[in-house]
Amino acid sequence: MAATCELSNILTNVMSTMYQTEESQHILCHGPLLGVQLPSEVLAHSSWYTVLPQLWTKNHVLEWISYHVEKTNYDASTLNMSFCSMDGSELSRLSRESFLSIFGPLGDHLYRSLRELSGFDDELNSLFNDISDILPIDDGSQSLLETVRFGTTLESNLSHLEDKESYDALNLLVNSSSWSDLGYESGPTSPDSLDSSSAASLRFQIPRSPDSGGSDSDIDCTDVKPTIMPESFVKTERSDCKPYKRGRGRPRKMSRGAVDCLEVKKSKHSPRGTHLWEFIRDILIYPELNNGLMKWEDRTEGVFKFLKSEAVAQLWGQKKKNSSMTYEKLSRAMRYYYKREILERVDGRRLVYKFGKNSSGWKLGEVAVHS
DNA sequence: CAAGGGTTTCCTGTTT
DNA sequence: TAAACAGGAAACCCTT
Repeated sequence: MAATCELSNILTNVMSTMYQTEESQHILCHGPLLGVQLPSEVLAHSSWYTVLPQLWTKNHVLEWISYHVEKTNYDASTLNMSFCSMDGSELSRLSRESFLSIFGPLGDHLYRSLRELSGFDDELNSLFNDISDILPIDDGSQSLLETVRFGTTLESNLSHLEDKESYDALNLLVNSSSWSDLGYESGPTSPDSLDSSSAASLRFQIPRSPDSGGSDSDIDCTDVKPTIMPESFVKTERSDCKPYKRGRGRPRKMSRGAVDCLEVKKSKHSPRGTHLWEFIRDILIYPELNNGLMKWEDRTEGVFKFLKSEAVAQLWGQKKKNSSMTYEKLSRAMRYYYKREILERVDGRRLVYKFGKNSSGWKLGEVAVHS
């Protein structure tokens, strides 16, 4: 298969770079700061990985959590939302028990990852400090480093690999010591650091549309808004950050300009099959896991209600790598579904929608239609 | 490269 | 008065 071969080539290139010397691994870890050209597949989560956890902003925390949620295919709807107001300093002070309380089954994994990141290597810390002296690590400079996501690109392909050699190469890559240095310790598809309940939620996601099941993170962050968070969750739309590229959708008003300049530009492309209505459906299908975001009003009729509308919007935004998603915008997209009969109008009831005849996968006893 | 799908963003007006 | 709803318009990014 062409795609498999291509992936295999990428992996070969990445690995040949990674396994040269111990020193080169360190350079890879902090490559962007040293001006080393990294494979795009490796660069992606650079915003937080270039900064010690104690120095993380709230956005770094969100990105880090988002990474791990995505990496483990964890059902983010089960997460406690209190992490969204924490910065790295606060996060670093949490006990393991607090992690378990906030993040549930993912807590232990995150706790260990954070510890490793915090003191992952004296040599690396020393290197980091040296680099920091030369290149102040602020969100503006980090935006330079934010180009593509890593890990998920590789990992998401793992399940599609039929070529054992590529599969093994990928396993080796994702489990390599360089990843471990950064806290990426578990294999790409085995949630071995998660307990059985999280494994259960992984299984829950399997039968539905391949791309729609995995929520990234559960955020009820009314404080996660560009106006008060001009940090790394902002787009790069100015030439001093990277070549000009407009954001998706209608251009924002100029008032956001200063914020936009700092914003990390990420692809908002959603993988094929990840549609909003499927995302909503998947939140609803397992109400015991959705942390009160939404509920069924009438399951047999497909009537449902948003309980935490902004949180759902933030979650959707996370999935689409769009930190400025709001319920207002999400609801506009929902209204477009009326015409396509994916949703039906429910008059007079706020935050209530109903699945239409062109939706699927939500009815009891129904086998989800894979897209 | 063009067209179309599925949003995303903004906006104005209306309803609850 | 705020929040939600409605829907037009324009723009974006992706797939075909």
